[in-house]
Amino acid sequence: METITIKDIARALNLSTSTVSRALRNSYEINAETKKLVMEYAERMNYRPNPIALSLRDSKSKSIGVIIPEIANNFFSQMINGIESIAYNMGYHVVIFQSHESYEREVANTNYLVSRKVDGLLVSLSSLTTDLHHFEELMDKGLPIVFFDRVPKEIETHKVVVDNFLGSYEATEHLIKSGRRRIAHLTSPIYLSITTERLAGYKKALEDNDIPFDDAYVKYCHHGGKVVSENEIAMQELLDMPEPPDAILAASDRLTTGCLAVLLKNKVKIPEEIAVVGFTNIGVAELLNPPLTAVVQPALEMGQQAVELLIRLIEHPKKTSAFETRSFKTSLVVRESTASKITV
Amino acid sequence: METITIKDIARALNLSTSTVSRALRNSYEINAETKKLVMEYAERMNYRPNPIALSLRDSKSKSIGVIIPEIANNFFSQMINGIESIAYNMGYHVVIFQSHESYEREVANTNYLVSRKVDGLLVSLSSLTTDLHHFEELMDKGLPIVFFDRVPKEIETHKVVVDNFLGSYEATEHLIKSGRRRIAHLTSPIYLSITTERLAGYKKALEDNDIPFDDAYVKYCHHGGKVVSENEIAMQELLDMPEPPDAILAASDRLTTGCLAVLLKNKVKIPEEIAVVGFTNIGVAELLNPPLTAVVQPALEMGQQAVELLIRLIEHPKKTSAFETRSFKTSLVVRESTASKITV
DNA sequence: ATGAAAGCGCTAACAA
DNA sequence: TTGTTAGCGCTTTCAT
Repeated sequence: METITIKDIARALNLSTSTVSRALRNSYEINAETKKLVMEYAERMNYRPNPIALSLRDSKSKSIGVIIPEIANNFFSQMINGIESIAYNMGYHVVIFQSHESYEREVANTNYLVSRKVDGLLVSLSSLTTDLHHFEELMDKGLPIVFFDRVPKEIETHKVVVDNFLGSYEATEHLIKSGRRRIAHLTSPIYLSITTERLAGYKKALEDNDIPFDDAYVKYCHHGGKVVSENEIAMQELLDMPEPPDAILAASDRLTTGCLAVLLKNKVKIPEEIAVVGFTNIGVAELLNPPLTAVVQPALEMGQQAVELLIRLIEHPKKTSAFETRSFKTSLVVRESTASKITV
Repeated sequence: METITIKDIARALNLSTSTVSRALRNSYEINAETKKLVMEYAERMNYRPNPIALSLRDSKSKSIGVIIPEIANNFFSQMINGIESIAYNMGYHVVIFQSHESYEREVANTNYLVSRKVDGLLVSLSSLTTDLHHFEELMDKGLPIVFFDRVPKEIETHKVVVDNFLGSYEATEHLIKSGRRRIAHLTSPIYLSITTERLAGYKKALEDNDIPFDDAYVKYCHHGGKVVSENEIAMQELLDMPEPPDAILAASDRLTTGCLAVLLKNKVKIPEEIAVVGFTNIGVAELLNPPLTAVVQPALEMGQQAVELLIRLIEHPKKTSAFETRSFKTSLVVRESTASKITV
């Protein structure tokens, strides 16, 4: 079963390649009989058009590039599943690249995907990305990009996010209601959209409940918790404070599990000594010790909507009347890790 | 910053495209001055060769396709990181596709990757794959494929696996030594290599310890635990037995967490009533309730070796003197979920 | 209704 | 040392 080309078909059927090409695309100008002949032969020989040749000609590829910080993260892998499910049905392939929270990798991946002629990009920024030139240039060239989760304020395009402010507000409020006052916030670098929004929600909740905001209780992890030591240092600083926190709001998957690990190692009792709530889509939250209170994001749906927006942008480049930002609500799933102090 | 081609450079410098092409590849037949001229101009204009054009010409792409059951699984995502780290350094790109444990998706992904001219394939079989034609055909055409983890006996090529027999044997033995006698085995479809090997290790350990093997204690999950109900049904059948097991050996990530979830729901005490050990690379094993005894696979290294073998195959197609199967040892990390009956 | 030829970007055999 | 040409697979304009 060698790969067969239009040329082969043309030769076999004593036709020109253009006729074969047209016949295969069911062109009106081709004789019905010829069409049938060609189609049947193509079918029989299991002809498949060469997508590389098509890409070279048309500068597009019916594929979508996805650039995310990392795959080994439930939030992102659920997103991917959402993306794939829709893309697949709309005839697009999905090519995934990890930035590993590195700006350089993000740029390199972006360039590669573009040179491979992806028709559009779905991006969640690395935690170390501050310069957005690489994306801006592409958008200027007309390449559609949709951002999700970690989105840049500075770029105007479709975005898919969650209401981080509210998610954070609710989580913090929940901690306060359960009797905590010294609430720490373990979070990502400040220049990520999700960081500022979550921080704002956290602050507002404190304020609304007359708890003074204390900078010392906020710890930023530059690598978003990817680097273990970062997590540990931040946590240790918190634990070593004269008045250590009695609760922690962790801003991501990594930060949450990292935080739990440090608490375990230090034999800190959860929730008695410190309550923990985290932004995480981890599947086993319920199986943890104790079961973890989590701010969950609708990752699958977010992925689906993000591709939908992207594909719309790809297929109707004109109608870019206005860009929209779709915002989803997080859901706070309360479990024992934040059990009320009073009941405990 | 428009995309610039060799043609543009040639025109600008009043040279032919072939001269430019050769200059850029630093060909010995080009005048040093011309070379310098071309290179500097290319550099200044930020010239990047079009990989699509190269692929079309050469039928290769400096990229490697990876087909795995799913990404949202620590074992596979760690593998991917191993693969990427090496591939990146050797100048290859990695394109990842999920089969979602579906034979059809596996075939579709394979075909797509091949049509996209990947230079080789790294594959871990879906749990529903019994027919291997799609891979055999490709290998006949000369496409290098390396299998890992879930490998086909029938195909001769490089493979990277773990010693599943031993891993399973040790885990089972550990359960026996901790005082268990009715050890159940929750596993994947029988036609997967990993299933038979793990089953064999389990049986041998029973045999060596004079515990009769009982079929009723072995449960196969056709979708490898991806379908939740499957897990639940299997577990429920075990729990409903007149003599329910006092230990469970789960054969994969999914099966392990699924098993734990069912036990939790049924308020079964671990390890008092039922001990649990699972093949899993889950990152939070230690944070579970109780901390989970795990058979861990060196996923990162396996990924690294798998690409190495593949790239060797790609770059030295001749020297395929003999195919090798690299086997790694699993490590049994003992935690409380299998604490000895006696001490408890 | 069909065919010839050009072009997408690049390289290599062949010429000069 | 440099240039010309053909070809990878496909589509499309322009003939016929």
